[in-house]
Parts: sequence; C-alpha cells; structure tokens
Amino acid sequence: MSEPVTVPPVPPVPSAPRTARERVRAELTSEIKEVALAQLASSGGAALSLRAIAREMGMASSALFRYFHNRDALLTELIIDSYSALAEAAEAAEERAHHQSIEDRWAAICHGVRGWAVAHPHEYALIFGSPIPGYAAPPGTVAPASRVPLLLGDLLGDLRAGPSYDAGAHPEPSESVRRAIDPVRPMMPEAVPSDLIVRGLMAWTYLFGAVSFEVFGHRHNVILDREAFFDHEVRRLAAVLGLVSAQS
Amino acid sequence: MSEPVTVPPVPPVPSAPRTARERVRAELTSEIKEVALAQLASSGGAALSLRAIAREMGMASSALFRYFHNRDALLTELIIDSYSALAEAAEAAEERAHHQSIEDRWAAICHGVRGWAVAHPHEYALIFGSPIPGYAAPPGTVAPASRVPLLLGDLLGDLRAGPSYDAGAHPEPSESVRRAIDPVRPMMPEAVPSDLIVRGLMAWTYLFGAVSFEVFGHRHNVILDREAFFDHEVRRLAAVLGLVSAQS
DNA sequence: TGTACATCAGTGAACGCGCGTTCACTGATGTAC
DNA sequence: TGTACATCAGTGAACGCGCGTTCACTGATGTAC
Repeated sequence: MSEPVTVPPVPPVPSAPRTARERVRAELTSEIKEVALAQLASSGGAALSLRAIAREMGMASSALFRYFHNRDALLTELIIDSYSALAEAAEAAEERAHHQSIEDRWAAICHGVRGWAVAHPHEYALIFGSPIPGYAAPPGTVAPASRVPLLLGDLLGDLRAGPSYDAGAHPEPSESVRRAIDPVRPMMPEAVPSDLIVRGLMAWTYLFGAVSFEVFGHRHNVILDREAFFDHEVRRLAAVLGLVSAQS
Repeated sequence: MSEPVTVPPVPPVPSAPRTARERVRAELTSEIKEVALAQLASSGGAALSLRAIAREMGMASSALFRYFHNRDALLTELIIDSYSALAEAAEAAEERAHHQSIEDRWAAICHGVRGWAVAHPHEYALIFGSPIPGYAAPPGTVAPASRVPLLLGDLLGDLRAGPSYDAGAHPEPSESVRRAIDPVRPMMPEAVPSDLIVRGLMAWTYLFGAVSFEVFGHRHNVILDREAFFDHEVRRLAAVLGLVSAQS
C-alpha cells in the first residue's frame, strides 16, 4: 500500500515485456479489456460479445482468441480487474483518512466504494449484481474480492487495539452464530473477538446494500440527495454498531 | 390483507373469463409465464428467450405474440409477478406474527423475504439484481414494488403509536437528510417522524443487503449457517436501530 | 335450432440479424548460429 | 552482420447455432339474427 519515495528504474508491470512483440501484446490485451468494459455499459456482462469487441477494434473476431482462451476467460479478467479497481478506490480513500478516527476511516471507505460504484455501475454490477448464468467464478477471483473486507478487518483490529475499546460492551454471541462465522476468523487480525466480527460483517452487508440499492436504481425517486443520505446512514450505522473510537 | 371467512361464490380472478376462449387464454397466459420463470433459472433475465419458451410449450414462437406484445412485455409481467410473490410472502409472514412484538414482526418480515428469495433466486435477481440492459421498468411496477416498504412503514407507524415510544430518543436529522427523504414521507403512516423514517430506510437497506449477499453467492464459504446468522443480524439491527417495542 | 359472418388462436416460412469458436493460411517478428 | 528457422499475430471463411418479429394463411370458436 505505502509507496516508496525513490525507486530504482524498475518496470511498472511485473515480468515486464522485453521484446517489442511482448510489449505490443500487453498493450493490445489491455486495450481489449478497455473496449470490453466500455461495452459492458451498453450490454451488461451476460451479453458481452467478443465479436462486438473485435468490430470496435477493427480486427477479426478470431484474433481475440490469441489473447483470451474464450469468452469466460475475458469475463474472469474483467471481474478481477473490477474487484481490484474497487479495492484500490477503497484503499486510497482509507489511506487519506488513515490518521483520523475509526468512524472517519469507515466513512472514507464507504465513500470510496460508493464513489467508484457510481462512476462504474456496470463493473459494479459485474461483481455484485446477479450472477451471470452459465459462468462460475474461478478461485482466482477470491483474493481481489477479499481486499475490501480485509480493509474493514484492519479497522476492526485497530478498534480492538484502541484505548477506548470496551470489551464489556461486546458479549460473545451465541455458539451457533460463532460457528457460522468461522470461515471469516482467519481473515481477521488476531484478537478480534466474535462479536466485533459480527458487527464488521453487518457493516459490510450494510455498505453493500446501500451501494447496490443506489447503483441498481432502487433509490431513484425515493431519496433525493443520495450522497448526503449515504453519508448520514453509514456514519449512523457505525455509531449504532459501536464502530467508533473515542478519539476525534 | 385480512381474509373474510365466508365469501359468496365469486370467481377468484377479477373480470373472470366468460367464454371458453377466454378461459383457455387465461390458462395459456399463465402457463407461458410459468415456463418463462422456469427458464429464468437457467438463463437469467437478460437471456430470456421467447423461442425457447415456445419450444418448451410445443408451439410456434410466433404464437406467443398473441399473448404478449413483445419480449419486454413478458419481462414486465414476470417482474410484477415476482414483486407480488415476494410481497405476499412478506405479508403472510407478518400476518402470522402480527400480534407479537415489533421486533418479532420485523424478524418475521425479514424471514419471509429471505425465505422467498432463497427459494426463487432468479426471480429475486430479476427484481433486485443488475438492471437488465435495454429494459426500462414501466410505471406499472412501482405499486407492487412498494408493498414490502409499505409493510415496513406500517411497522413504523405502530412503533410510533405504541406505549413505549420515546420521542426524545429520536431527534430530527439534519435538514439535508430530511429533504432527501421527502419522496418517502407520503408513503408512511401519518405522524411518523423523519428520524423514524431514516431508521426504517436503513432497516430496508440492510434487509436487502443481507438477502442479496446470500442469494448472489457472496456468503458462500463465508458464513456457514446462513439462516441462523440472518436471524441474529436482523434482530440485532432492529435492536441497535431502536425498532423494538417494550412489549414482547 | 340453424345459418352467416366476425373474431381470434395458432402455423410455418421468411427476414435480417446476432453469436462463439475452429482452422488453414500469410506475413511479420524473434532467435540461434 | 547475415542467414535459416521457429514462433507468433492476425486474417477470413466457415460451421452450426441462436434470436425477435412480421405476415399471409387456415381453421376453430363466438355472436347476431
């Protein structure tokens, strides 16, 4: 996350292309993805068309198969890119607020997520909307999909370690609930108790619900100033869930 | 909502079909919708195909145009039916819990919504998933889409009118937030103050987020006993949002 | 009850379009000597 | 620096499939007298 100030002249991409062929291949690969993203906007993930992409790029549709094994492979890359772009927006927003209160950091993450989603609604729909029929997300999508939850986990860890943390306010939930969240535990910083994990999951669920409602159009003609309302709701949620530190 | 115990022998459908032609037309219309719903499961809304429906029904694809003006008209009916089925599940669940506490009624609505959504994931995706590219929901969908929010509004009204309501615990939100929720106000029972409306909107947002997370697969391999966790989270949300009455 | 006419359901061919993927081929770029 | 060969990108035709929608037509059902 933290950028070194002076770096040796190292190529930006890992395993940087050496030959001209490799360079042009890398460029074309990302151009294909750009065009594909642009087409998502008018067609949606399910209708993403290799032929339409090729047409837009002025090349034969068969040429795309030199870059992606098939349509699903392209979709997978777009999904990974979308998760990564969302995570970067959230991480950048958090970093800017990193020295502020837990509540402000939480609000920053929320606005980072919402801002990206509103600016890239179709990419957001690709990763958080209806599953695409006939497409099964491969394991490679798990890591990029986990970055925002991990960011929230860090927040929980800092909250737990903070001076104003009151363990007494966090009684352990029932055993069935504790067992239900077992898969989440290893992703959390150590010493985050079950109750705090539950609150974190609820915060994540709420964030997703609020952003999806807006991006999928269910707040049109319902809430007028959606950004103001969003700020109010996420801060209020943090307050009622006890995701606030005394500092601030 | 309330069912009369004795009814005159009135036909179940409004403007009941008189002639045999009309009867068979009504039957075929709903059979088309049934087949369409079944196909949603394997293809998703965006790929819903009139030809595939006709094939399944053993009739010419052109025959479907006697029943629906075009594909979008069929989609619209499916969407309205889905909203209505969801609303009926929620209303039935609430009715069963109607004499219990506000918290129990809220939990009943949540479980009603979740139960229907888990049982009908593709219909749920049709109404709450990614918008279908090129399809614009007509005004006729607004009323059925409002039934669950209205049900929650009733709950807020009862909470407000209840003996344990503490107006002091509900300070009015800022003016920007109050203005933002103006479109919601006319849908609410009278005397529901802005703060309670905000809490209701947050509850609705949360419910949608939790159910969507589960139905869209984002809780697989994350939360094990999803029903137990769901019950915990929605009750806890009601508690922290103050959507509970003293009665119980 | 019977006849004449209007209404409607369903057919099947056609229009014009889209798609993913394969494959033999050409021509350019890279590599080893 | 030059040559011989291997690698790879991109082409264009083809395969086999899908789709929504229109239209002239047939035959059955409903209606008015």
